[in-house]
Amino acid sequence: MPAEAPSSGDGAEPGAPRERRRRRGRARARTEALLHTLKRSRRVKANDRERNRMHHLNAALDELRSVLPTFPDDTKLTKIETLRFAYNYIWALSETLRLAEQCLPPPPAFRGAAAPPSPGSDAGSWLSSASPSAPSLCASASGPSSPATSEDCAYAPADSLRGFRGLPAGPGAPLR
DNA sequence: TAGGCCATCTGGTCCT
DNA sequence: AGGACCAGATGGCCTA
Repeated sequence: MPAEAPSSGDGAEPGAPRERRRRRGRARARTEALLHTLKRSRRVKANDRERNRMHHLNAALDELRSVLPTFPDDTKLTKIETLRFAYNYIWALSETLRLAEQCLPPPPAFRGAAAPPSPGSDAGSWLSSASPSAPSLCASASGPSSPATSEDCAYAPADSLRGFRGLPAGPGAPLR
């Protein structure tokens, strides 16, 4: 029983507009609260996805770290160091191949053999499933020019990579 | 204590 | 509409 209900009973009582306003206000508050919780739950879900995405990114970065030599062995490279090091490491390896191909004539068995996929010919597989244990032999001989000074790198990775960690990024796309 | 690194949250933008 | 991606903000942890 509403105490404020007038006794006239025809529904057009003078107090009705105020009551209607009050109800509308309550409805709007309910809608806003609903909207707020909806937005909130969407945000929470988005945060969850973002966290997941970053975890995947970090896992990939860990995989990359695991195939890079570090000195000493237990050193953990930071993210930026990992990327720079990988860049320089790849450069050193391709440079090593290039020089090896220059110095050594290819063995007869290699002549006429099907060329392994080059990065250019199969970009998809290189990006998605390249195995560190089976690198392409076709690293571009005209690849990146030296990412470091020639004294720093020479062409022997085992020794020269020691100094790579802190080196400035190479040409083209400076990884700073 | 300052500075570097990192994880997380957040809002904006683009894509499907 | 919803998800992916991105960049800025923030706070915690660690080290010199």
